[in-house]
Amino acid sequence: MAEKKKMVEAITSMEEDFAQWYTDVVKRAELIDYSSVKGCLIIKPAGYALWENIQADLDRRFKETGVENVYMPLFIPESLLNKEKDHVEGFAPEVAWVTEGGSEPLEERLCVRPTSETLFCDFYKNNVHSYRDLPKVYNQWCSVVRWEKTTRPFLRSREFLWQEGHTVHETAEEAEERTVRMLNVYADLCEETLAIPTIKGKKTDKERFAGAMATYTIEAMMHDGHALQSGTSHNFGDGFARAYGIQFTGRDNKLHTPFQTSWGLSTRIIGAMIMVHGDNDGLVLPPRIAPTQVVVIPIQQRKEGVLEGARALADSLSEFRVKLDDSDRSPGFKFAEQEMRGFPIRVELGPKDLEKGSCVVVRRDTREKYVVEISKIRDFVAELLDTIHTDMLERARKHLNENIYEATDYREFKDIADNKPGFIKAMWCGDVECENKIKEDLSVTSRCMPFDDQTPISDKCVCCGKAAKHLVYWGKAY
RNA sequence: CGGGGUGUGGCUCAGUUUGGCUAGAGCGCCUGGUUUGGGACCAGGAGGUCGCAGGUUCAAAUCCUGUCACCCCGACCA
Repeated sequence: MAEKKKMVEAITSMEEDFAQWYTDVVKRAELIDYSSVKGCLIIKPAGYALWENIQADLDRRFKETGVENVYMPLFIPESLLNKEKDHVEGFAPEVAWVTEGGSEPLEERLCVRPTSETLFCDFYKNNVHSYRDLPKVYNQWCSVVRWEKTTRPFLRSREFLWQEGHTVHETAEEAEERTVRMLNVYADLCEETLAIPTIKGKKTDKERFAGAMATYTIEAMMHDGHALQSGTSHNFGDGFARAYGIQFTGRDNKLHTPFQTSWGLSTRIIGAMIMVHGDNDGLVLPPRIAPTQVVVIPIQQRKEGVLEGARALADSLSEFRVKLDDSDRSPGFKFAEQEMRGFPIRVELGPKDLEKGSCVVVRRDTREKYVVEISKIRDFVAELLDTIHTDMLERARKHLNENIYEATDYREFKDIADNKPGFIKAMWCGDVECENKIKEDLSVTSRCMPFDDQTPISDKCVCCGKAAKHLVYWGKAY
């Protein structure tokens, strides 16, 4: 028990200080290091492997919907950035500028891309002439820079990795369809691969992307009840196309302006994974994304046959991402290590097991132990990985559902906001004044107007009492 | 950008109030040996211009001035 205590001390418990717990986990699991530039992180192998797996999964999903990958430049000339008014105003406060090349001042300063709408628009202007050129469904994997004042590993850094998709379509309907489709791709990734349930919905005008006509979002709930916007998809209508002069000749032989979308998901999702699934012993990785799914730990590995047995066991699991820990550490150390790093399954094999022809399997999420015949280990692990995924998703969904509260008047709303972590379901009149008041009073923001659930719970705005227009999920956000 | 905090071997920190001898501890690391079913043990060893720049002093991790960085909490954002 003394050892257990020591382990727990290494990571601040989430009940004590959730923010510190998060930082401890990120550091102890060796996902990142801080660098010499504030808000710019060194993503270490354990962290980058997570991103690579997310990337591979999402890229496959993209390509199934006809997405093609491209790469745009890092720099945006100021004049180009300035063409869409709302967009510039939205991003200007957090843009980093390059003003010199070598020792010469630049004729026009260059912005380090905070997002690439402007570059894609400029490109499309020159490459879209006919309805036959449409649609264009492009995506790029890159990093972007936003000069944030407050930074946190994965959740908010000044440079972060993401993908940004940018499409152009002949009709508004097609653009809308694409916007919704990509939001669904994100939601599917979250559920099927990351075991994170989300709420899909539309952002209010206040929370909408700068320059967009409509912004759709998936909102996830962290363990502390805070919301994390985990992916967004925007319908631009023809706003950007008009601002950037993109036109094409249509089937009717007349000039038309096309319709556009953009959608993005970033390394922030790694933060979501940590805060949804993690516990006081460290990471708990969803099996489908875990860089190592199974760790085989030999016990008394110097005893005859143990190491060989462990090696054979690992080999029989080679269709999974399996690792044999034959380092010269004590078993206890290896157990703690596996738990901190969140590997879903560990398999222990010692002399006693060898005698019986079995091994001990322990799952990370629940710590349940199973004694399994060595000959049946492959099927057992395959099934257990699926079970762990399903259970993790269900636990997260239960947490989400149990922390959504309804409020029909302001007193009730305030009481929940002050005392209960989670989302608040309440009616809203559609006026930004009410959003502002709620934010100022209670530091709660509108997360989204959910697609799946617009059944009114009252006919009055929870804030001003006027006629309600939308059902909104509110919450404290990261 | 406001409020708070911290900078001393890889990590966590002591030492700073009241300047003083060769700057310490635990963990980690390296070597050798013994160990191994929940963070093993013994012996030996390496590693620090005390964030940086000035200043005061016979003497600075310690006092003064400036500066930089990071962390936490807010306002702003994926």
